[in-house]
Amino acid sequence: MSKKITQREVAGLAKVSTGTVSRVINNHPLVSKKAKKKVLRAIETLNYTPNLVARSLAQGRTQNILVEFLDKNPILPSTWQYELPILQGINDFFALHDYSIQIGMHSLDSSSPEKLLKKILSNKSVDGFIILTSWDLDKMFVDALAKTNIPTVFLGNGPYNFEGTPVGTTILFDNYHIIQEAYTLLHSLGHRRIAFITGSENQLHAKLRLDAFREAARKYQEDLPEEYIYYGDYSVNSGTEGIHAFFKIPETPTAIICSNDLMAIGAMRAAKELSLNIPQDISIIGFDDIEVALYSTPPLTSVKVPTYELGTLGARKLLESIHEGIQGETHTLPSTLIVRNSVCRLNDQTDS
Amino acid sequence: MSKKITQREVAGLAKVSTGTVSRVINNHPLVSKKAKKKVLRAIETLNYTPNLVARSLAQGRTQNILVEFLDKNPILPSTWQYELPILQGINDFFALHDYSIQIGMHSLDSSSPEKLLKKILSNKSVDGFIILTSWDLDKMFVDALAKTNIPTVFLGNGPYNFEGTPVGTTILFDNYHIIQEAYTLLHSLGHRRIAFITGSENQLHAKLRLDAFREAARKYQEDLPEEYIYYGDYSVNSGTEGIHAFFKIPETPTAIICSNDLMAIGAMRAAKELSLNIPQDISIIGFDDIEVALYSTPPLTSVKVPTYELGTLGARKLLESIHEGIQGETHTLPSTLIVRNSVCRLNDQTDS
DNA sequence: CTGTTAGCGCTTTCAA
DNA sequence: TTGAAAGCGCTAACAG
Repeated sequence: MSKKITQREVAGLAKVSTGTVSRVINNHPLVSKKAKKKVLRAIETLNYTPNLVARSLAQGRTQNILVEFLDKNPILPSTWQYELPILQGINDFFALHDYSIQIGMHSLDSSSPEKLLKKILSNKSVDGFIILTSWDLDKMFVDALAKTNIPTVFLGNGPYNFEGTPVGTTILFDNYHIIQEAYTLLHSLGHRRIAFITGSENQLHAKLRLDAFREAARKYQEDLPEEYIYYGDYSVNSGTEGIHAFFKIPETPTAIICSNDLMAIGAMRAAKELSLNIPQDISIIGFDDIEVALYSTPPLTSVKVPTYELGTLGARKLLESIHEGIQGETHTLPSTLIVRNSVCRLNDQTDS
Repeated sequence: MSKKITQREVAGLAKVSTGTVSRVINNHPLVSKKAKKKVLRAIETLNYTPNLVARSLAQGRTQNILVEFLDKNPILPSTWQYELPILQGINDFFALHDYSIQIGMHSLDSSSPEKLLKKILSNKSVDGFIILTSWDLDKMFVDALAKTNIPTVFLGNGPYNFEGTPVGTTILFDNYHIIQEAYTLLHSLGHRRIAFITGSENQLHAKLRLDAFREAARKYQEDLPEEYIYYGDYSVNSGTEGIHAFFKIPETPTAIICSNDLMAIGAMRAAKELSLNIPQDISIIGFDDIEVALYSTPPLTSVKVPTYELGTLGARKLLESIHEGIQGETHTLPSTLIVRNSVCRLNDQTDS
């Protein structure tokens, strides 16, 4: 840091004790106006700034929180687009509350759960912990984490399907209702043959989206042939393959919901290869609303995830957890369907 | 933190002094094997982890570095795509060197330079400082920063156009030669009417790219009418406007280099509106190689910036600066031209 | 090689 | 309302 000036020197100049200086700095009520003024002037002239490390040691807390990104290798650009706004939300909230944020990034692929936690916490002392992941977390990892007693917030995916005492607070975003909303939109536009390209099944939201799709089909009492579900892996390629699979079926679908935008991009590619017009011949909906969605031709209808709000809410809940010990809650933020030109009404065609 | 176990208790169990425990932890050479073993066993059974805050206070250093994102509001998704890989590079490097990284994000719009620096450094004590920005920094800001004496690395844009003693270390990526390479490519494909859409002039790299373009034209002794340079602002729209402007000129260009990918996307849009085929009627090159570039139709030829390497090199240089006081260097990493289907040879057309 | 001890700079009782 | 002093947990200089 920039200074060697300590409270002692301030106290010397202001002709008070270090205790008084400390009180002034911390806005303690029991200081005379006179003393306060003297101290503040001394601080000003010496250009004093408190040593935060010493303060942390004395107080037993660091005012630091750790934001940990837990991903698989390699991290895709679309993941980055999801994560940085969250980080911004966290940052903006904590900036208002005198907390600093540390970050860590680790791969879930490499080491054993306990080792991973050790690595994450090595060389760090923090008052709270935000875990950002869209992958299911290992039970061992969560248990080990619980033992540390550090207040924790999970963003995007949590440990909430584990039995036993709840660990931390979990903030999710809606995957379920919004897929039903997408289905309903297509249905209201006359579509009766709606297919789905699902993503990697070890990601919680992939399961949720698929379940929601199935449930929506059931709700409208529509026939859902198993061929109308293609098991992709969130990559562009698997979207392409999905379309090719669907168009080998006699009863080809008229609309397709993709579990993420990358697969939707792949689907649009494949549709063009098959000389299908979007949306006249086939309506397509994605999920994530990544930048690509906005700039594709036609612009892709997609689900926007409230990333920034996920960050701010997570930060707020962590603070509550640190101060009031609240934990075990799960919150789900609503997502938004952004309708663009990749969907349209089904015309001149016999339904179902 | 999770523990109240201190060195003293470890010392008690191992029947040695706290000094010895400290030595073991810090791998001090002067400890007997026997003592070391005892201490390690005690640490193990008590599950002791050192209090890093106390260590920092005793040692006078924090093993923390601050990564500060300095942007304008609002931050665009394409900026995020550029920044997170850098952060990853920084993270990966420091993970190997027992440093933790804190992050901060502030807008350059809001406050005065000195206030901004205060805000950035408030509630933080760090051994080093990485500033990530693609905007020109205010001289007052840089001066104030220099006064703090914190070792600093600038990534992406630095204070190196200021006179006086150098501040910190600057890591840049090549903007100049790679634009010339792009020009050369187009030239070698037969293009003789090459236009340029430039970006916001208060960003250093925009200036560099424009200068490089001009210089390349000069090198090939080609006529460069001023109408062949359109002054955009890095937005998609300005790319669109650029094309429309170019196609009002009698001698329409056959190839266009855009100072970033978003404008290239806009340019592609506009070209399609004008019923121009890409690349047969018009070749287009962008800059940044954002995800959109890869998934556009046709895939966009673009310049890839070595973001991850920018992060690791910056981190390495900061460490050197902290340990050996080295500073004032400027490094420039090479960029790469990624050729995709948005450019082709100019056919059946009279040149110049 | 190891124990003792004096801080690091700040907060926070406890008395006054 | 204030000063004195005892730590917070660790490191490092010093003596042995």
